[in-house]
Amino acid sequence: MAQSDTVDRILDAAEELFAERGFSETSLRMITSKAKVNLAAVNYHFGSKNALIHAVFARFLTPFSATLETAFDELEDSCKGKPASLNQTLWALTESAVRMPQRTDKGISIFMRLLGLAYTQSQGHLRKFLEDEYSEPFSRFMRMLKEATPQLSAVDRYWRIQFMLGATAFTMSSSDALIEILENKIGVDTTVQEIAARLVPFLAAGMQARDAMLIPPPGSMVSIA
Amino acid sequence: MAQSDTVDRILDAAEELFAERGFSETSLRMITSKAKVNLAAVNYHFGSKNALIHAVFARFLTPFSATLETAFDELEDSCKGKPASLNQTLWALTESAVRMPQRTDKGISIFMRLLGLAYTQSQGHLRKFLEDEYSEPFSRFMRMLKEATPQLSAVDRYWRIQFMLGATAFTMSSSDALIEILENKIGVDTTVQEIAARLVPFLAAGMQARDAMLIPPPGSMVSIA
DNA sequence: TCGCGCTTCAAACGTATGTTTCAAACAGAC
DNA sequence: GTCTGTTTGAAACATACGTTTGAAGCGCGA
Repeated sequence: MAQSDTVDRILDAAEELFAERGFSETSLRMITSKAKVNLAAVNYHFGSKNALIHAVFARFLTPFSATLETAFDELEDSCKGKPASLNQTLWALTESAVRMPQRTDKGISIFMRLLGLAYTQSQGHLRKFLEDEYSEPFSRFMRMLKEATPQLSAVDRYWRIQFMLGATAFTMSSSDALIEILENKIGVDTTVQEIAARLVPFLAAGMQARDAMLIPPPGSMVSIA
Repeated sequence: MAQSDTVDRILDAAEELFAERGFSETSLRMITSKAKVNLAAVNYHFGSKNALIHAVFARFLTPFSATLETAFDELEDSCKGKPASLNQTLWALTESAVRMPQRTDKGISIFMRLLGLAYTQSQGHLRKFLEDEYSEPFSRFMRMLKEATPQLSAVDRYWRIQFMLGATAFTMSSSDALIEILENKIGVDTTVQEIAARLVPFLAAGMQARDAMLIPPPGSMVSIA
């Protein structure tokens, strides 16, 4: 058997465990026993636990950023000079995420949850790794968002982008649980695609909200809009 | 010296370290050495590390939920039977958070970051503790949101609430890092209060977006609804 | 068949963690 | 001052972690 078998089994197990428990809370022994692989295999093939974390991210982030690049290329081509609209930009992103070739049916939610963890868990090495390797498509997305929302100040745009990221990462990372809760509550089944279809208008509306910054006089909870 | 001194010093140190590093990544030895207290004091006064985590949350969540209850009471009184508006409800929440008596200037951001961590880090015991102790104001908030958005279907409202929670938890849990990034990028300093002031209009606009599932995806993604 | 990389394996290493122990120090009542 | 219950202190405990070791196993060209 080629090494790829062991390597992939480790990556699969690590991906799933990281997504459901976080990085520090997942030990190499959990990973190797789930992958049915010897403990030392991780350090043999990857070098360290941190390097394994990087490999897990690289495995899905590399194809995703390629998909994203072509989606952005196509979008900009079809716009012929004019900047793409906010809706178009958001759809290009979500479509790339949703249409990514998935290894399992849980693929998209694992994907999202890992991204959320990368942002949330203050793992310095991870942040640095992601910045070094994948800053380009991210910057490009930011540039397109900027062109799509010229009415916003840089500061407003910055924060609203964070809000969008949060709503997306949080919801998608818990999509399985949230879908199940809704099923038990109202009896409606939902797909990840449908969540995305509901998310995009929410984000677009938030992004284009008026009156970004009207701190209300203290003590009075006067409506803003 | 009364015990309260040691207890409070432990709580102060734990709160700060938890907020900036997470729970698993913060050891009791870090806490006790920052608090200038003997290692065994934690287990003596609190019983265990998990119990200490609960105590940290209880110390700020108990006054907060009381503040929140009265804010909601006042809001409902001032509305005399009519349901409160979405903006009013959201502002009542954020104002309660922002106006909480703070122990330090970093109080509010620590508060927010801990809440974000509670949501994000899947610490089973913490989730259970929070559900057991503080579910009531949360349910009440949900009820008010429902009355403030009668135009939404139950399913739309459900997802949009998740989007709101995500944007809030995610942004607030990383508020320090995000503020610092913006500072380095544009040279603008920001307070947590300002973030909240920007967040509320974003959330309200997203919550009230029209045509939840209508926008035709460009690039010929098959329509969903 | 031998020899040589590459890979697996069981075992151990050193370190860090949460927790426990038990004697010493302390504070307040009598 | 002495006794009593509470709090602190230094040290040890058992366990879990990431990592390293060195021998055994394997596949394959010579």
